[in-house]
Amino acid sequence: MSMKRSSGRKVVKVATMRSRRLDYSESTRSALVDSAVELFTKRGYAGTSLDEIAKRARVTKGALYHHFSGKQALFEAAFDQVESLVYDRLDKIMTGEGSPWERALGGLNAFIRACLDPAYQRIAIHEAPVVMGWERWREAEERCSFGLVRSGLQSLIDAGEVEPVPVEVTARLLFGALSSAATEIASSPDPKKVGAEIEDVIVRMLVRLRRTEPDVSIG
Amino acid sequence: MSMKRSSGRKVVKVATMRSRRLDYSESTRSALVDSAVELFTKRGYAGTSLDEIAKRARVTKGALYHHFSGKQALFEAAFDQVESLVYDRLDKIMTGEGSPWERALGGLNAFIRACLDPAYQRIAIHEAPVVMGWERWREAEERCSFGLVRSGLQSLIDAGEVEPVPVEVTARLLFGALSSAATEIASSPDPKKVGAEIEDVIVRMLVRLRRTEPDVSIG
DNA sequence: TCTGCGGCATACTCCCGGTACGGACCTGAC
DNA sequence: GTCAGGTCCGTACCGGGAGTATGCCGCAGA
Repeated sequence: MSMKRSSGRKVVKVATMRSRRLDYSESTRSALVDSAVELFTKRGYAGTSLDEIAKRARVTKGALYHHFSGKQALFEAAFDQVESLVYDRLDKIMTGEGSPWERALGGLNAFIRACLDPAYQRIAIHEAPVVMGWERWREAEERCSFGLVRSGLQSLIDAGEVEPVPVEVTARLLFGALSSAATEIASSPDPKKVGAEIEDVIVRMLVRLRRTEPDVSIG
Repeated sequence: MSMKRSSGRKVVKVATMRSRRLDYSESTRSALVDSAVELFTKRGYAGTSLDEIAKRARVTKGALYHHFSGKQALFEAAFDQVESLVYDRLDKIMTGEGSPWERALGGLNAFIRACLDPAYQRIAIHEAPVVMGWERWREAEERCSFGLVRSGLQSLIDAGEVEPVPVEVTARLLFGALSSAATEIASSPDPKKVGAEIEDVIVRMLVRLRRTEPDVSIG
């Protein structure tokens, strides 16, 4: 932690003072990431040059290469950015209050809405597997959104809410279906309607997997 | 149509004879497409240079640009190639003999196996939406594999086999789930096992959607 | 105040997609 | 047969963009 007072007051140093330089550095770094997220979302990975990204962050390629080892590394930083935003929202719901069933439905709804974000859709869903390679993408997703889908399904099974299906493949099917459908939603002329339709179909699927009495609350 | 007999026989010319030059031209064109399919599958779109593709087809970039307007056009030709192979196989099954239910199950199985082909997986499923743009990819898929999934589902509903779910979105969900899962299968240490698991889960899902008595015959 | 180094800019190199152009060869007309 | 025109393809070049080399500038620690 750092402290500093202006106008004649003495500069107070507490423990190891956080340098001003470090603030600047982090600021430019995050500016680069923000710029990357925006441009990658708009024009895609291949359609975006590093000069553009740097220019938008009001620095040069030199700065960029100081913070990131290359274009891929910058993309992964952008990926982490959009992914963590979605993760935080989902995690709050999935580990929050309510029955496993309610939390699952809430998470489902939140995930579909997350997929409507152009940045998440293009960067995390569409381009990441191609740019980062599928293996690496899968690893990352395992710790993020896909991990939540999977653990959500698992806890539904553990709670005896749904039949004991093979978790790994079913979660993969669900995740694939959702992220694919999300694109459908986003590029539809009436996203709200299509989104509701999709959520409805998924929920009905889940209900059919239920063991206990249906206590469905959609939306 | 052209005819030609060897060993002393007279050369017979029927209507407008197909020129030898045209054969050569088509041959180099298809050689370029084959080369593209192979290299795009191995190293991806971005990782493959036109010089490599041309070299592998034993021509130069000049020839390549004579047949295709650019890298994207060549990719789309490669896409059509792998897509049509899968389409033919699926179409034969989906419009063949048997009940709608049997044909659907057969098509499902065939599609999963098609997704195991590295070329189809990487070119048609993963890279095409990124390279061609999602809109264009969707258009193409509409006329190909996705179209079959969709019409298969439709005929199941028409035949009263499954509940009248919203066809468009359900087909999209199914297609997304399958193509996503296919990658899981292919990169699994035991593809056969995971493939069977996935098919099992999907079939069970379909069975739950059934109205009539279950007469299930899996794979 | 001086030195060191982190943070960044500048100026290049190289690779690759795309273009311009020329040449070889076939084809049809006369 | 020969000449014009067109198809098919090779060669040489251009421009843009990723990545590199290098040096400066100012803050930090002594």
